[in-house]
Amino acid sequence: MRASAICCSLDPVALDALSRLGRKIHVLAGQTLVWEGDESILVGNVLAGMLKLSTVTGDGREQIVGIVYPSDFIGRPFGRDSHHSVTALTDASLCVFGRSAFDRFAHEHGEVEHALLARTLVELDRARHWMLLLGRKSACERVASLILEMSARLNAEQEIALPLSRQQMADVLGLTIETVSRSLTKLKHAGIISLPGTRRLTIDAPDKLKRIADG
Amino acid sequence: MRASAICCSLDPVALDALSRLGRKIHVLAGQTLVWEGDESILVGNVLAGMLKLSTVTGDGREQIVGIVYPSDFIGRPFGRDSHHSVTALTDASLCVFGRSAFDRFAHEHGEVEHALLARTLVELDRARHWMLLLGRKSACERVASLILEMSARLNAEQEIALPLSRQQMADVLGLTIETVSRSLTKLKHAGIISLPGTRRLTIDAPDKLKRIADG
DNA sequence: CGGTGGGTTGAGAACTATCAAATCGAGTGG
DNA sequence: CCACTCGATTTGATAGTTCTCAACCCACCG
Repeated sequence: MRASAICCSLDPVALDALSRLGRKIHVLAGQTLVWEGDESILVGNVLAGMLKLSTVTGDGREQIVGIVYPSDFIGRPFGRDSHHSVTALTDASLCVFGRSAFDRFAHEHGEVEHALLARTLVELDRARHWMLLLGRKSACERVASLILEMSARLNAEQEIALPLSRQQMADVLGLTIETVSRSLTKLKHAGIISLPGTRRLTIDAPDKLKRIADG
Repeated sequence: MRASAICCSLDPVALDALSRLGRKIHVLAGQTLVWEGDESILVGNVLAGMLKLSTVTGDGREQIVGIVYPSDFIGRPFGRDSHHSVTALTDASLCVFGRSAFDRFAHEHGEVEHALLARTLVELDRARHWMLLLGRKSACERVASLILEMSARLNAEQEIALPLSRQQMADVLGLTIETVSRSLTKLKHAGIISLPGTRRLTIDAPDKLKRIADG
């Protein structure tokens, strides 16, 4: 927790106070921490594992609106309710705070608000960039973009251990599972990637992949 | 400017200092203030008029990733470069600051950072909500959602003076101009809206429109 | 009165979704 | 160790939406 970005700028006394507010929790893959529309009670940051942020339409179509990696922040400070669900994709551990206590603490410690603002601005840039993908890119371009994004955020070598199932990839990309699968095999047949296993992937031609991803 | 949310919590001395940093500018419809990828030099808030935030793919497909209304904040504090262009949709006037000067000021005035954080969190929620639309909704559902959103943000009565051309609506919704037009006429024939003119629209059956928009 | 730019409408092509079947893979129990 | 099973993934065939290209309409303007 000491290494996480939200508290890294605090002096020892404040850090101690903050750590008294928080507690460490573990969740299993598939568990949902926060439900869309619920009151926002928890905030915190991820120590290990990955989670998804998702929303659904009235008739149940799901869209993943964000993927949360270790050291990322989750939850909605300064707001009544959460606009999306938070669900563990893998087993995960987090350091969480009660929202109102965290809000008060942040309000008294400008460094925390500053760090949170910096992160939120980065997340907003990322979300808007993803809107380009969802609004304007073809299936193949979307899959290529996702592969590159995961590769970057997991700082993977050539081979990536995919953290997402095909269904989850589809939910991030706004596609169906079949279309994701077909796009992957198309990239495979083009010699750009290999799929040594259903959850393993290697990038064989990074430059070609980038060209496809960028449209 | 005194009414804009970024500075509304400042004491008179700080407010005076901030107003010395800023200047008021006017832009004409169509003018671009910031280009995607350029260094982020300006920040500020909108006094009157509307602007769009947009990005393009490598081959020129455009996606509008945000619409900026009066009193909204534009620009990217605390970051090297802007990830999207900022272009006026209508004639507009803004109160702008040099980014580095604003960054310094904000860093010294927690209230400003707090206000900025609150706004950024709201924008992030909005962007993620729009991702659901782009990833999972049909053309008609998207158009219905946009009509309701504009109606809400312009606090319009029954009749809305559309601030967007068909092309701009298409760029917000991730559709083509023809599909937007067809969806509008479909809603018109269903008796849900009327189109008294090309830039005027009335909502005749708000409940039905909501049901369609929510999927 | 003809041009111009935005908007609408139509026909066909392209892409993605849907439905169905085949295949693969990991875990299970014999 | 091997057949078996269940869920996940891939593949195939077909249908549906949206895009593309083209024509047309209309209001506005010189």
